[in-house]
Amino acid sequence: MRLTTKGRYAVTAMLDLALHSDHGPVSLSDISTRQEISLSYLEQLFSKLRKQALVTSVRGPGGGYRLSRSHNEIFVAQIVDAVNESVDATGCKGRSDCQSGSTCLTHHLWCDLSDQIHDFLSQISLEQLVMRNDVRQVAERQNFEVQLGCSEKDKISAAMVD
Amino acid sequence: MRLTTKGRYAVTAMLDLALHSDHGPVSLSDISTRQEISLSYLEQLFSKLRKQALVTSVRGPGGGYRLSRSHNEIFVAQIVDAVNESVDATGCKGRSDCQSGSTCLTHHLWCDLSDQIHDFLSQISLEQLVMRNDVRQVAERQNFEVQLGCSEKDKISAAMVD
DNA sequence: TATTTACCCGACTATTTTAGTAGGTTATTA
DNA sequence: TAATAACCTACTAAAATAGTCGGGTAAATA
Repeated sequence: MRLTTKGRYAVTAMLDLALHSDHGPVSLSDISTRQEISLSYLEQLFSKLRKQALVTSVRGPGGGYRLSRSHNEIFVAQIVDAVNESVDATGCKGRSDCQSGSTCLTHHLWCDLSDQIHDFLSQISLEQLVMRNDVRQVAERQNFEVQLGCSEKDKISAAMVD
Repeated sequence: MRLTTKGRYAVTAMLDLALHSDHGPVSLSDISTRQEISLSYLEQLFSKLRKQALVTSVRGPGGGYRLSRSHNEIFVAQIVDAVNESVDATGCKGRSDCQSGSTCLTHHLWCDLSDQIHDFLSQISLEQLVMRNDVRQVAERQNFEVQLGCSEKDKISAAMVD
């Protein structure tokens, strides 16, 4: 099972895209600023997301990325799958050759777990995430911080220490 | 989320312990042979399992490890927790400081997922695993292989290629 | 058409984690 | 006291993660 910042970043970035999709394509540098993810790293992730047809790109000034389909047709599992190879909990990628060619003692348990995780993440769409209160609150805070800019933000942080 | 061979090995070893618990303590070298896990690595894992009071040890000849309580009172989640720090899917270990001190956009989603996984693995006891058909079959094969010994096993493998 | 914006791509790198080694010490039993 | 097996510390190779860097290429605007 592999679920690290790579998968988390991808979902976060896609959710950012969904949240800001009403004014044309969203540039990676915008996402980078709002979500504090390195631009080059985002480029790598979006290359994979594009190949899996989860986003479409628009080049040139004013360009960026757009979700390739409706918010309720994109699920978290698809995003994680696109950047990680899989959300597989087995060590043998389901091939049952975990113990020198044969099945290991706990193979079926990890298969069950993989299914469980996959089912859970397959049921959560971007639409659902956008509607959540906790997501809306964080998004609002992020928009506010970006408006302030870094220097102003630092001043406030410094002021709050006093 | 961290579920790698470390956690898988630990559960496999504990299940092996449960399967062979009827003739006194089980030595790590036995587990090492049956499950093909390096002895030194097993020692590291059992050090943690012992500290979490999941097993008790018996030193000296004929010694080994015993499960510290009944098979239906030890759950997979406890084993994985003992060797990994946690089955946490968040990047901030639940502290909500994922985005430079504040909560990141997808924090709550990963909390939900962590709960989901933990609940699932908390419901599976060693007892249940021991009863499963797939587990019994693999265990039987392993006992047979150990009886043959390595050299005999290689001969059979070689014969099967012809 | 020049310039800017932003996607696109491959190679490289520091850090961390995993998985495993090596070499010893302590306790128990035969 | 010899053998066995737990116990402990430190080290290490390999892999994965989380980036960086340096160049492209395509499209829009001025």
